[in-house]
Amino acid sequence: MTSPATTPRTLSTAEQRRAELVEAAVRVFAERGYAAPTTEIAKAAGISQAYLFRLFPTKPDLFAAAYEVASDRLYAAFSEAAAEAKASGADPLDAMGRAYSELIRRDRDVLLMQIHSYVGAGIDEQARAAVHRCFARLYDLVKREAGASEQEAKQWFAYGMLINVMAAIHADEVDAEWAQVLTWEPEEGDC
Amino acid sequence: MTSPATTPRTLSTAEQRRAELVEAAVRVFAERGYAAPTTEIAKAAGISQAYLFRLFPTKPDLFAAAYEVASDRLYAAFSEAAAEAKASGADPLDAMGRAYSELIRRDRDVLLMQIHSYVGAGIDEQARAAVHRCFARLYDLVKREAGASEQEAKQWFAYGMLINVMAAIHADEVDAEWAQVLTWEPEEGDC
DNA sequence: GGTGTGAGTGAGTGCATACTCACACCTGCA
DNA sequence: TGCAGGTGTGAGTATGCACTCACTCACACC
Repeated sequence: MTSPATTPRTLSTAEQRRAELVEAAVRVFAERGYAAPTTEIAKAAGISQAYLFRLFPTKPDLFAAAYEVASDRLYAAFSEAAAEAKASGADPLDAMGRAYSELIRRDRDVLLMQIHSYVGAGIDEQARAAVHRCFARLYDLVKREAGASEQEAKQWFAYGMLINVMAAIHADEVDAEWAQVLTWEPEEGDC
Repeated sequence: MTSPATTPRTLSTAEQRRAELVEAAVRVFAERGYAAPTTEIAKAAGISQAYLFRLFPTKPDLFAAAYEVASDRLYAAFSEAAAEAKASGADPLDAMGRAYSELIRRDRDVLLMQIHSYVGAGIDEQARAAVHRCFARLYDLVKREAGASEQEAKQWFAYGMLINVMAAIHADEVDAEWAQVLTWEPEEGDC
């Protein structure tokens, strides 16, 4: 039931397809975790499973690539927030905190990839290294760019982890005091 | 190669075996996540895989039971800490914070089960409900028993999530500033 | 229009693993 | 002593999924 005359396939470059595939992988992994089958990821990317394995020889390779782009997006969001705050004379740490809350709306997948990678980090050596690199980079940003003290940095990460977890467990859909309090974002200048 | 004369099997009650099995399941799930095969859990419990499935008809059932006892242990630890603090006139919230840090040493599995359940909660309806119940109960404890304000409760959970995550990614084994700062526990009366 | 190269796939294979079934053995009780 | 009922298992089955292979098709260049 294929109609080759009406839908002549147009080829992409492997690089472009690879990028699309990783983008799809971020979405699917974010939603279903590492357990997401490669068939589903391939479908989401609009390619065959066979070609998925041509582009990434193993599933861990694909997951690593997905985590890398998710981490980059995370870093970029905080980096931009800090830069803008500095330019406008605002507090960079505050801005980065607000960027965190905003991510949950704009790019939830990026946060979910974090949580899923944390469990991967407990099991797989390479995943652990990747997660550690991500933390190292963010910590550096928080201290150097935002000029946070150690205590401030720790608190920033703590609230960040809370946001990650609340996103993962869909706390926003729960109508209860705990869910409201733990997902609440402070108006201005917290702590 | 069995020696039935020297090792006559002694039967347990199903209830007792069930409890041992769940205990083993907590250990194995904590270490390897939901992906841990049932064969391995059965081996850890010293029973056959077939009997595992007699005691818990499906793997999700077993995981749910494991999460339930882990949650109970978690709750008990905080509850005791609060009670002791109140008895000795100390600050209950402080005591519960210290109990959190102590769990990472004494009963790490209980924290790891939490993280693994968070990803399960994103995928499975029943796991989500169980996690929500756990949060609700703890939140209640923090507010009512420790008398925390909403802001204090939020901060308590935030630092708790940080501890969970740092435990999951083995941050304690990393020799770097970020790891040291984010796993550091304050001496007395923080924030 | 022929040909070389890279994009892309249908149809598998093999293995891990959740779950089953027929059966063995122990123990209390009549 | 026999038997009923509960504990426990060896040896499967079935399914899902990571990964492979032989192959087709599009396009660029001559």
